Amino acid sequence: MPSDRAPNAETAPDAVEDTTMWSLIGQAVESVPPQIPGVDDEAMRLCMTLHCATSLVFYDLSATLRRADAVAAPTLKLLLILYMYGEMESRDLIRLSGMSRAAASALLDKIVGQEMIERRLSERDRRTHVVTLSEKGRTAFVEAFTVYNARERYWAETLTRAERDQLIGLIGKLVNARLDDGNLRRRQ
Amino acid sequence: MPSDRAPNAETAPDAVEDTTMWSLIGQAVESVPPQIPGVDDEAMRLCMTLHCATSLVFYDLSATLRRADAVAAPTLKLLLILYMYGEMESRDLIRLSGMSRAAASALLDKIVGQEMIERRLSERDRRTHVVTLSEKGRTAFVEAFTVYNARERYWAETLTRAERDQLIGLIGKLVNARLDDGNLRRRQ
DNA sequence: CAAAATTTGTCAATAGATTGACCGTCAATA
DNA sequence: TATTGACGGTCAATCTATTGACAAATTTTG
Repeated sequence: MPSDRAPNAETAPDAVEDTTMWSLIGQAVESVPPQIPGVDDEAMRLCMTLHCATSLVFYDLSATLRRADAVAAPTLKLLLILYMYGEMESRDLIRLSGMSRAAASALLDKIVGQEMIERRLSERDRRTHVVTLSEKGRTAFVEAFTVYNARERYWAETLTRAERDQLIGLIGKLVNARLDDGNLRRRQ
Repeated sequence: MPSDRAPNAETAPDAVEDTTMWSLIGQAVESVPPQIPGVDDEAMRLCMTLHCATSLVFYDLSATLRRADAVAAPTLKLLLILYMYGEMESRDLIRLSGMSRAAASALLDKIVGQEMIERRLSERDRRTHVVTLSEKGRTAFVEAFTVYNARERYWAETLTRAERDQLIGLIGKLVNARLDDGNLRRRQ
């Protein structure tokens, strides 16, 4: 039914209006690597699939938190770590957060301002602080994580238990092979 | 060698200084779900693994582009789509980008300013534009994507071909089961 | 013990992305 | 045809995260 919108069949891999972010992967992998010498289509498919899927899943998880008026995902991660350890030095919290030092430090500041985390200078090392989860922070974490995990289940339950284990194992292999590689680029 | 830094064995799941972003997953999955009723540890492990791995991989890929003084990853994605289609309406480019309309529109503006994309009003629909990859844009794309894909291969080559296919299949199953779910939260 | 190197937190500058609102344009329908 | 609703792009406001540089504290090394 679209007349003058039909794409040029020579250049376009497929009708663009029927293409989605997800179906784009297959088309891109078929059409791009043959045109550029040395490009590996399998690696491209793997990374593009991973990126696209992650984008869908974690946007959805974040939106779920927002809709529930809960803390945002980066905050949830800091609270989770602190919930595990109870009390720790901010250097470790920042390191484990996966964010850059500057970003984690700024976020921590904000959460301290919201009185969900208490912070005092460390006596052992005057460069760092000791941080503790406040009662308010503990409550906010449990509330948010309950909502968050319910949605995690929504995603996970499309796979069987065996498939989940397989997926986790494969991702684990991918990461572990590179983790102690000095070549890996990491956040500052 | 750490003396007074030994964590409290009752609250801490493990010595915090030996913990990494990656090993944190196992500890978190073991220690948090038992404390919060209704929390599903398998779903948590799956999502946390996915998130952590993706964060490592795509930070590394972006840093690879930066180090090579190539275009950034979001720009690369727009150029990739345009490279596939040659010429298309910006509405489709924006939709396929996976970003919000506002973000994609602003980014497109910037790339047009850099003369890597040409944009003219569409005659068919005066709300949208027709965008084309310029010669400069094509060159920038091929250069950047060559660097990017070489690094994708670095990640992908830790898996056998069968494992890669399996991983792609599992992620595909995860996403496809939810894609046409009206319940899915999407960007505006 | 002194000097050099590293660690930790923070600042400034920047870049990028989000939501929600708005306006002009197009499509559906009454 | 006129009205209603949907769509496409952009604006403003906000928020988050990044790098690179710096200072203070600590650790390592000579």
